[in-house]
Amino acid sequence: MDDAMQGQGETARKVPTHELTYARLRDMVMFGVLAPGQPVTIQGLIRDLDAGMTPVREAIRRLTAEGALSLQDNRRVTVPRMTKELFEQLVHARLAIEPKLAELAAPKVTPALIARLTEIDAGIEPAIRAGDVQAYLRQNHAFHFALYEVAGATVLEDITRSLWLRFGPSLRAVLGRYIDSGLPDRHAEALAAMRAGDAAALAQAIRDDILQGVEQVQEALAAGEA
Amino acid sequence: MDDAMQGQGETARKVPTHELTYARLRDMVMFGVLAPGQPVTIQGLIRDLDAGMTPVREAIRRLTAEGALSLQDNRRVTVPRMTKELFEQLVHARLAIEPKLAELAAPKVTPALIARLTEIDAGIEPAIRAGDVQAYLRQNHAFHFALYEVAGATVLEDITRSLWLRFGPSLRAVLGRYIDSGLPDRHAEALAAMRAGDAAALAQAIRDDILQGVEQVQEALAAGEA
DNA sequence: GACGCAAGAATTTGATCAAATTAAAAGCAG
DNA sequence: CTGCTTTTAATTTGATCAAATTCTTGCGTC
Repeated sequence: MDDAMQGQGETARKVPTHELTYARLRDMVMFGVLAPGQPVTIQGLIRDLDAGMTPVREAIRRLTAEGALSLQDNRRVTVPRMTKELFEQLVHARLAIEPKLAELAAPKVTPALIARLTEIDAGIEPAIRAGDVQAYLRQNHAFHFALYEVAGATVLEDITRSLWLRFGPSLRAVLGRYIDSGLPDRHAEALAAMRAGDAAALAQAIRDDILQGVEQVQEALAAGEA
Repeated sequence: MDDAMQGQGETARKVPTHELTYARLRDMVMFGVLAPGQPVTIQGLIRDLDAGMTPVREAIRRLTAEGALSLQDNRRVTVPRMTKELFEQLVHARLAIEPKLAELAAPKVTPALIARLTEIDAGIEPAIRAGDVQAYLRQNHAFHFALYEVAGATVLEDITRSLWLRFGPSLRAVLGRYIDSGLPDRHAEALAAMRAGDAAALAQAIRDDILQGVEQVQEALAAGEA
């Protein structure tokens, strides 16, 4: 009874280092900290993440397996560059899977979940106004996956996670950019659909949200690079 | 001019050990060599695959990232057990993706590909008659992915690979079992659709092939375990 | 004499291994 | 059955080796 949360005393030796290292590197990719084409060196990560060689190595292997990083023929690792074809494939896959996840989640939505999602969504608008795109991306991510989680479809959820990961580097293009907050809030529509218990409407709201986000990224990419 | 293909002399140092190790371990999972629930120890693989610790470690991490292996809370690795829910999810995902891949591949099918697929398919029947289920599984895998490859949809292809991987351990149940060769050959139907250039028919053939395979696995599972 | 190219040295980075540390599991005594 | 000891395996670090890239130097040419 009293030993809950033990081991927190010193250095929090609960989760292994390689898990932590993976989580940190994953977030760097997911939220656009790393630029497309940027070389990712083992030695560099050892310094930056303050970890040993093995944990770093394993984190890189996991991320490459998920498509978040790519190995060049000369055994070096880089952040993958986004191509038009890849972008389309990723969007297509997201549109195929996420509305389905929302639909599966719909009947399992509880008032508690709605409350939590509302809370997350409430943090989004201020982040946009403050120009904190980093925070915006994180909140948006939290919103979507908190919903998908209750669908109980681990397979689709994992796939979706991988897709978001592969979008990450492109989000960097949005980072320094103005975000249009005048657009209709799809999260609000999603929440309304949840309160109404309307699965189809929820799926549609997610679809629209994806399309809206995609559009913003495309604009940013068009403005940023050739 | 003379140094092309160098380094092949001794031990063929072209592909790194961790790639080889990964490929071997992946195939063990993919083709049902490892049983569901079976513990996978690093030390064991070091012995069995005759590799160092680092390559083994990385292979395991990659496979876990792909869902082919799972980490328990007590930092041990096992082959995931198949549950009814997981099985349904995997089938659902395969049915959603693979016919689509076939459809995308259809317009890019060349006579050369048809010839190659025909050759692969020709090896299947003898394998079944000889009771070599291992060979059957490999040929079946080769057939599907040779087709999917030409679709040029890397994202969907990667996802499919992961799905097949997660089915692997269940295939073990089929390994010692009689395979009904009296069933209609869906590969033949697929080939016919390719020759006719009928994308819809090809997609349908793949769908049927999946369902047929699923049925065989389900029967084997029902017979084998509770 | 300046420029460009090429050969080779030095540095950076990745791959692999072996040893030490730490945590979990199994065996054993009470 | 509980608590302690032994043992096994995973984690992590550091060292060593190999490959690749970069930098430098020297030669030849214009």
